[in-house]
Amino acid sequence: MSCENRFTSELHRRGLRLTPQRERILSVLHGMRSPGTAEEIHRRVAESGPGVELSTVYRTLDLLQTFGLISVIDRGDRHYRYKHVGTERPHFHLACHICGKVIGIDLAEAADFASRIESSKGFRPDIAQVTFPGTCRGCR
Amino acid sequence: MSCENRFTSELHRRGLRLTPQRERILSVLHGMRSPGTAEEIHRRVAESGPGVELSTVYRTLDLLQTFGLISVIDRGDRHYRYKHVGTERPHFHLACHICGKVIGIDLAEAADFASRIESSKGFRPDIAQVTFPGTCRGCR
DNA sequence: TTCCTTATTGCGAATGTTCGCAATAAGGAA
DNA sequence: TTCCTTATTGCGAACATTCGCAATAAGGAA
Repeated sequence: MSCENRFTSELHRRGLRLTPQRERILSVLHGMRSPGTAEEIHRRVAESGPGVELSTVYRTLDLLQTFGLISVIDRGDRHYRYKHVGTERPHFHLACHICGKVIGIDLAEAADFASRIESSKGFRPDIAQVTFPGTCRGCR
Repeated sequence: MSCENRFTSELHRRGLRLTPQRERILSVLHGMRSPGTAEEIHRRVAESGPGVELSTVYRTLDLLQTFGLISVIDRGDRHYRYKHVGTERPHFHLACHICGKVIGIDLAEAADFASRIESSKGFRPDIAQVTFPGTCRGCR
């Protein structure tokens, strides 16, 4: 199912509505090659017609994250970046606190860890939402 | 070595200075039973004498985190909590996104995971700085 | 199609946190 | 002890993000 259809059906399932603003924000996300900040998304939405409020951008991003359609990257520089997930396999991120480089890692790499935590503590971690801070090879 | 001495020597090692403000903030952290927000720490510092600026509290917390003397918990509610580490074993946190409960987990539980990432990607994650979002037993 | 309920938007204000800068003070050197 | 360098503070302003609320509009029902 296409991303737009998934969005529509998720909205529908919860009694929420499809608005032009939401469609345009999703379409901008679609067209971005690399993860962008809310500000960047806001600017690109404005390029394609009358502006959409920045707070609406944030609200929509929040929604898309809840639906699992985008992932959020925290490079530790006080600017979250948002990335369309699309057909990619689920993954989490590593972000170097020195050079800022971000690496995506397949969620399967954390499966053992997650199930260990779940069986010993009864807590189910959502690893796909985590950006791990650390140091990359080049910066050591 | 006591926490204060470690603080002093870490400062000294980097050419930084011990100030009354820093001493008082660390001592408040010492006296807190549970992790507190910057605002709470700020308030408690003010109770013991003339106030210290909130921005100074933030700067000192940042320093203490760099030195590994406190850990930062992100419950996802836009209020970081700061906790004195002291003699505890190094650990990371799990935070339930529903009830907000926080669980500390010994860093050893993540050792396999961390070394796997390091050997396959050359990236050394700093797990002790991570608060994993997820769902606790009671909330499922 | 028209109407009605209520989710959503724009907007302005508030949130927690960080920043820039001039004034102050820590602490090493003499 | 006094002096000097420069790290630190207080302060106010900026930052990204969230919130409250009245006006608008999506979309189901009739």
